[in-house]
Amino acid sequence: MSVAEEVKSSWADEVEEVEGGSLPPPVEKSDGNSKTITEYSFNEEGKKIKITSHYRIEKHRVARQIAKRKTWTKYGLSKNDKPGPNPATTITAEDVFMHFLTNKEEEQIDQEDLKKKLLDQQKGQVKCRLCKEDHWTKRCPYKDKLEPLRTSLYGEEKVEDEPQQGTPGVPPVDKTKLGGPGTQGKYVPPSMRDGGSKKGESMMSARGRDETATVRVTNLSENTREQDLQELFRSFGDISRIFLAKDKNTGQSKGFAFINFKKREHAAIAIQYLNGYGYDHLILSVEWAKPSGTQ
DNA sequence: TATGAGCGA
Repeated sequence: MSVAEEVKSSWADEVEEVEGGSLPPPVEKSDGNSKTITEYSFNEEGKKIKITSHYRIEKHRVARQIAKRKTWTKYGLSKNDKPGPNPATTITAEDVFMHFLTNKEEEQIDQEDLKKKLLDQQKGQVKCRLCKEDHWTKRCPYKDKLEPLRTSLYGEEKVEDEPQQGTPGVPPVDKTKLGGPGTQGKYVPPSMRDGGSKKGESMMSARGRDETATVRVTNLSENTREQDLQELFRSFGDISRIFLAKDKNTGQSKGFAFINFKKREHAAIAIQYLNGYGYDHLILSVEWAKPSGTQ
Protein backbone atom coordinates (compact mmCIF):
# COMPACT_ATOMS: atom_id res chain seq x y z
CA MET A 1 0.00 0.00 0.00
CA SER A 2 1.15 3.50 -0.67
CA VAL A 3 0.70 6.54 1.50
CA ALA A 4 1.30 10.07 0.35
CA GLU A 5 1.69 12.73 2.96
CA GLU A 6 2.63 16.35 2.79
CA VAL A 7 6.08 17.12 4.05
CA LYS A 8 6.91 20.39 5.66
CA SER A 9 10.08 21.77 4.28
CA SER A 10 12.92 21.58 6.67
CA TRP A 11 15.83 23.92 6.61
CA ALA A 12 17.95 21.20 5.06
CA ASP A 13 15.40 20.66 2.32
CA GLU A 14 15.22 24.35 1.57
CA VAL A 15 18.96 24.42 1.11
CA GLU A 16 18.83 21.37 -1.07
CA GLU A 17 16.14 22.81 -3.26
CA VAL A 18 17.99 26.05 -3.69
CA GLU A 19 21.16 24.29 -4.56
CA GLY A 20 20.01 21.54 -6.82
CA GLY A 21 16.26 21.79 -7.05
CA SER A 22 16.17 18.10 -6.24
CA LEU A 23 14.27 15.98 -3.79
CA PRO A 24 15.66 13.58 -1.24
CA PRO A 25 16.63 10.34 -2.92
CA PRO A 26 14.26 7.39 -2.58
CA VAL A 27 14.99 5.01 0.23
CA GLU A 28 14.40 1.30 -0.18
CA LYS A 29 14.32 -1.18 2.64
CA SER A 30 13.84 -4.91 2.29
CA ASP A 31 13.80 -7.76 4.76
CA GLY A 32 13.30 -10.60 2.33
CA ASN A 33 9.56 -10.81 2.87
CA SER A 34 8.53 -7.25 2.24
CA LYS A 35 9.96 -4.09 0.84
CA THR A 36 9.35 -0.49 1.71
CA ILE A 37 10.16 2.30 -0.69
CA THR A 38 10.08 5.89 0.50
CA GLU A 39 10.23 8.50 -2.20
CA TYR A 40 9.52 12.20 -2.44
CA SER A 41 7.66 14.25 -4.98
CA PHE A 42 5.57 17.41 -5.38
CA ASN A 43 1.81 17.50 -5.57
CA GLU A 44 -0.26 19.79 -7.80
CA GLU A 45 0.09 22.66 -5.40
CA GLY A 46 3.81 22.41 -5.44
CA LYS A 47 3.89 20.98 -1.93
CA LYS A 48 6.46 18.38 -1.21
CA ILE A 49 4.98 14.97 -0.49
CA LYS A 50 6.41 11.77 0.82
CA ILE A 51 5.21 8.51 -0.69
CA THR A 52 5.72 5.34 1.25
CA SER A 53 5.03 2.13 -0.64
CA HIS A 54 4.93 -1.29 0.94
CA TYR A 55 5.42 -4.32 -1.22
CA ARG A 56 5.11 -7.92 -0.32
CA ILE A 57 7.68 -10.08 -2.05
CA GLU A 58 5.74 -13.01 -3.27
CA LYS A 59 7.37 -16.36 -2.65
CA HIS A 60 5.84 -17.69 -5.75
CA ARG A 61 5.60 -21.40 -6.23
CA VAL A 62 6.45 -21.02 -9.89
CA ALA A 63 9.41 -18.83 -9.08
CA ARG A 64 10.77 -21.49 -6.79
CA GLN A 65 10.18 -24.11 -9.42
CA ILE A 66 12.02 -22.14 -12.03
CA ALA A 67 14.90 -21.39 -9.72
CA LYS A 68 15.14 -25.02 -8.74
CA ARG A 69 15.08 -26.37 -12.24
CA LYS A 70 17.80 -23.98 -13.28
CA THR A 71 20.16 -25.61 -10.80
CA TRP A 72 19.82 -29.06 -12.25
CA THR A 73 22.91 -30.32 -13.96
CA LYS A 74 22.89 -31.91 -17.36
CA TYR A 75 23.01 -35.61 -18.02
CA GLY A 76 23.21 -38.14 -20.78
CA LEU A 77 24.17 -36.85 -24.21
CA SER A 78 24.01 -33.30 -22.90
CA LYS A 79 26.23 -34.09 -19.92
CA ASN A 80 29.14 -32.05 -21.19
CA ASP A 81 27.12 -29.12 -22.48
CA LYS A 82 27.80 -25.72 -21.07
CA PRO A 83 25.24 -24.22 -18.70
CA GLY A 84 22.21 -22.74 -20.35
CA PRO A 85 20.28 -23.99 -23.35
CA ASN A 86 22.20 -25.67 -26.15
CA PRO A 87 20.80 -24.40 -29.45
CA ALA A 88 21.53 -27.77 -31.01
CA THR A 89 19.01 -29.48 -28.80
CA THR A 90 16.89 -26.73 -27.34
CA ILE A 91 14.57 -24.21 -28.84
CA THR A 92 14.23 -21.14 -26.71
CA ALA A 93 10.99 -19.37 -27.31
CA GLU A 94 10.54 -15.81 -26.21
CA ASP A 95 11.14 -15.20 -22.52
CA VAL A 96 8.15 -14.57 -20.35
CA PHE A 97 8.79 -12.38 -17.37
CA MET A 98 6.46 -12.46 -14.46
CA HIS A 99 5.59 -9.95 -11.77
CA PHE A 100 6.83 -11.27 -8.48
CA LEU A 101 6.08 -8.13 -6.57
CA THR A 102 2.45 -7.74 -5.72
CA ASN A 103 0.70 -4.66 -4.53
CA LYS A 104 -3.01 -5.04 -4.07
CA GLU A 105 -3.70 -1.35 -4.07
CA GLU A 106 -1.37 -0.63 -6.89
CA GLU A 107 -4.03 -0.34 -9.56
CA GLN A 108 -6.18 1.92 -7.46
CA ILE A 109 -3.31 4.12 -6.45
CA ASP A 110 -2.09 4.25 -10.01
CA GLN A 111 -5.39 5.59 -11.23
CA GLU A 112 -5.58 8.18 -8.50
CA ASP A 113 -2.07 9.35 -9.00
CA LEU A 114 -1.89 8.99 -12.75
CA LYS A 115 -2.43 12.64 -13.59
CA LYS A 116 -0.11 13.74 -10.87
CA LYS A 117 2.59 11.44 -12.08
CA LEU A 118 2.19 12.42 -15.70
CA LEU A 119 2.52 16.01 -14.61
CA ASP A 120 5.63 15.16 -12.70
CA GLN A 121 7.06 13.40 -15.69
CA GLN A 122 6.57 16.52 -17.80
CA LYS A 123 8.35 18.55 -15.20
CA GLY A 124 11.23 16.14 -15.45
CA GLN A 125 11.07 15.47 -11.76
CA VAL A 126 10.70 11.75 -12.04
CA LYS A 127 13.72 9.63 -12.59
CA CYS A 128 13.58 5.86 -12.71
CA ARG A 129 15.89 4.34 -10.18
CA LEU A 130 16.56 1.43 -12.47
CA CYS A 131 17.15 2.89 -15.90
CA LYS A 132 17.39 6.61 -15.06
CA GLU A 133 14.80 7.61 -17.62
CA ASP A 134 12.02 9.98 -16.67
CA HIS A 135 9.33 7.64 -15.54
CA TRP A 136 8.50 6.14 -12.20
CA THR A 137 10.45 3.12 -11.15
CA LYS A 138 7.17 1.27 -10.83
CA ARG A 139 6.50 1.95 -14.48
CA CYS A 140 9.95 1.13 -15.75
CA PRO A 141 9.62 -1.00 -18.89
CA TYR A 142 12.69 -2.92 -17.80
CA LYS A 143 11.56 -3.32 -14.25
CA ASP A 144 10.62 -6.94 -14.68
CA LYS A 145 14.05 -7.78 -15.95
CA LEU A 146 16.13 -5.57 -13.75
CA GLU A 147 14.59 -5.80 -10.37
CA PRO A 148 12.50 -8.73 -9.28
CA LEU A 149 14.22 -11.61 -11.00
CA ARG A 150 17.37 -11.32 -9.00
CA THR A 151 15.90 -10.51 -5.65
CA SER A 152 12.89 -12.72 -5.82
CA LEU A 153 14.12 -15.73 -7.71
CA TYR A 154 17.57 -16.19 -6.28
CA GLY A 155 18.92 -15.87 -2.80
CA GLU A 156 15.68 -17.08 -1.45
CA GLU A 157 15.66 -20.77 -0.84
CA LYS A 158 18.42 -23.21 -1.23
CA VAL A 159 17.71 -26.10 -3.46
CA GLU A 160 17.77 -29.43 -1.80
CA ASP A 161 17.41 -32.65 -3.75
CA GLU A 162 19.27 -33.22 -6.97
CA PRO A 163 18.12 -35.84 -9.41
CA GLN A 164 19.51 -39.24 -8.55
CA GLN A 165 22.35 -41.29 -9.93
CA GLY A 166 24.64 -38.47 -10.93
CA THR A 167 23.29 -38.37 -14.45
CA PRO A 168 21.13 -35.30 -14.19
CA GLY A 169 20.76 -32.36 -16.48
CA VAL A 170 18.32 -30.45 -18.57
CA PRO A 171 16.84 -33.04 -20.85
CA PRO A 172 16.88 -32.47 -24.58
CA VAL A 173 13.16 -32.86 -24.80
CA ASP A 174 10.87 -30.87 -27.02
CA LYS A 175 10.86 -27.55 -25.23
CA THR A 176 8.18 -26.14 -27.45
CA LYS A 177 5.69 -28.38 -25.79
CA LEU A 178 7.02 -28.15 -22.28
CA GLY A 179 6.63 -25.59 -19.57
CA GLY A 180 4.59 -24.80 -16.55
CA PRO A 181 4.47 -25.49 -12.87
CA GLY A 182 5.22 -28.79 -11.30
CA THR A 183 3.92 -30.85 -8.48
CA GLN A 184 6.40 -31.84 -5.86
CA GLY A 185 6.48 -33.99 -2.82
CA LYS A 186 4.73 -36.99 -4.23
CA TYR A 187 4.95 -40.02 -1.98
CA VAL A 188 7.56 -42.53 -3.01
CA PRO A 189 7.43 -45.91 -1.31
CA PRO A 190 10.64 -46.94 0.49
CA SER A 191 11.28 -49.72 -1.98
CA MET A 192 11.26 -47.17 -4.77
CA ARG A 193 13.59 -44.60 -3.24
CA ASP A 194 17.15 -43.74 -4.27
CA GLY A 195 16.32 -44.55 -7.84
CA GLY A 196 15.86 -48.15 -6.86
CA SER A 197 19.57 -48.74 -6.84
CA LYS A 198 19.15 -51.02 -3.86
CA LYS A 199 17.94 -54.26 -5.30
CA GLY A 200 14.65 -55.09 -3.72
CA GLU A 201 12.03 -57.55 -4.69
CA SER A 202 11.53 -57.61 -8.42
CA MET A 203 8.15 -56.01 -8.94
CA MET A 204 6.20 -58.34 -11.11
CA SER A 205 2.76 -57.45 -12.32
CA ALA A 206 -0.12 -59.87 -12.32
CA ARG A 207 0.78 -60.56 -15.94
CA GLY A 208 4.33 -61.44 -15.05
CA ARG A 209 5.75 -58.19 -16.35
CA ASP A 210 8.68 -56.55 -14.60
CA GLU A 211 7.37 -53.24 -13.43
CA THR A 212 10.43 -51.93 -11.64
CA ALA A 213 11.23 -49.39 -14.32
CA THR A 214 7.72 -48.44 -15.37
CA VAL A 215 6.23 -45.00 -15.04
CA ARG A 216 2.59 -44.14 -15.34
CA VAL A 217 1.74 -40.94 -17.16
CA THR A 218 -1.65 -39.41 -16.57
CA ASN A 219 -3.45 -36.31 -17.73
CA LEU A 220 -2.37 -36.79 -21.31
CA SER A 221 -4.39 -34.97 -23.88
CA GLU A 222 -6.58 -37.22 -25.94
CA ASN A 223 -4.65 -36.69 -29.12
CA THR A 224 -1.36 -37.83 -27.63
CA ARG A 225 -0.12 -40.94 -29.41
CA GLU A 226 2.48 -43.55 -28.56
CA GLN A 227 4.86 -41.83 -30.91
CA ASP A 228 4.52 -38.58 -29.00
CA LEU A 229 5.25 -40.40 -25.77
CA GLN A 230 8.24 -42.05 -27.37
CA GLU A 231 9.60 -38.64 -28.37
CA LEU A 232 8.89 -37.20 -24.96
CA PHE A 233 10.50 -39.95 -22.93
CA ARG A 234 13.27 -41.31 -25.13
CA SER A 235 15.74 -38.68 -24.06
CA PHE A 236 15.81 -40.10 -20.54
CA GLY A 237 16.92 -43.59 -21.53
CA ASP A 238 16.05 -46.70 -23.48
CA ILE A 239 12.40 -47.58 -23.49
CA SER A 240 11.34 -51.19 -23.73
CA ARG A 241 7.61 -50.72 -24.05
CA ILE A 242 4.99 -48.01 -24.28
CA PHE A 243 1.36 -48.65 -23.55
CA LEU A 244 -1.19 -45.96 -24.22
CA ALA A 245 -4.57 -46.84 -22.74
CA LYS A 246 -7.24 -46.65 -25.40
CA ASP A 247 -10.85 -47.58 -25.68
CA LYS A 248 -11.03 -50.95 -27.38
CA ASN A 249 -13.82 -49.98 -29.71
CA THR A 250 -13.36 -46.34 -30.45
CA GLY A 251 -9.59 -46.18 -30.18
CA GLN A 252 -10.04 -43.03 -28.15
CA SER A 253 -7.16 -42.41 -25.76
CA LYS A 254 -8.07 -42.70 -22.12
CA GLY A 255 -5.50 -40.11 -21.20
CA PHE A 256 -2.95 -42.22 -19.41
CA ALA A 257 -0.06 -44.40 -20.42
CA PHE A 258 2.71 -46.62 -19.14
CA ILE A 259 6.31 -46.26 -20.16
CA ASN A 260 8.69 -49.12 -19.44
CA PHE A 261 12.29 -48.05 -19.28
CA LYS A 262 15.08 -50.55 -19.46
CA LYS A 263 16.77 -48.97 -16.47
CA ARG A 264 15.03 -47.91 -13.35
CA GLU A 265 17.23 -44.87 -12.85
CA HIS A 266 16.18 -43.56 -16.23
CA ALA A 267 12.58 -43.88 -15.19
CA ALA A 268 13.42 -42.00 -12.02
CA ILE A 269 14.92 -39.15 -13.99
CA ALA A 270 11.94 -39.04 -16.32
CA ILE A 271 9.69 -38.68 -13.31
CA GLN A 272 11.88 -35.95 -11.89
CA TYR A 273 11.75 -33.92 -15.05
CA LEU A 274 8.37 -34.56 -16.57
CA ASN A 275 6.09 -34.77 -13.56
CA GLY A 276 4.30 -31.47 -13.44
CA TYR A 277 5.31 -30.32 -16.89
CA GLY A 278 2.83 -28.84 -19.25
CA TYR A 279 2.29 -30.88 -22.37
CA ASP A 280 -0.35 -30.00 -24.94
CA HIS A 281 -2.04 -27.57 -22.56
CA LEU A 282 -2.28 -30.10 -19.76
CA ILE A 283 -0.09 -30.64 -16.74
CA LEU A 284 1.42 -34.08 -16.90
CA SER A 285 1.54 -36.32 -13.91
CA VAL A 286 4.38 -38.83 -14.10
CA GLU A 287 4.75 -41.30 -11.29
CA TRP A 288 5.92 -44.79 -10.56
CA ALA A 289 3.53 -47.35 -11.90
CA LYS A 290 2.11 -49.99 -9.66
CA PRO A 291 1.50 -53.46 -11.04
CA SER A 292 -2.07 -53.65 -12.23
CA GLY A 293 -4.49 -55.03 -9.75
CA THR A 294 -2.97 -53.28 -6.75
CA GLN A 295 -4.66 -50.28 -5.28
C1' DT B 1 -12.06 -40.51 -15.09
C1' DA B 2 -7.94 -43.18 -14.80
C1' DT B 3 -2.93 -48.59 -12.79
C1' DG B 4 -2.63 -51.51 -19.39
C1' DA B 5 -4.27 -57.20 -23.66
C1' DG B 6 -5.54 -61.33 -25.44
C1' DC B 7 -3.99 -65.55 -26.16
C1' DG B 8 -6.65 -70.20 -24.21
C1' DA B 9 -1.62 -75.35 -25.49
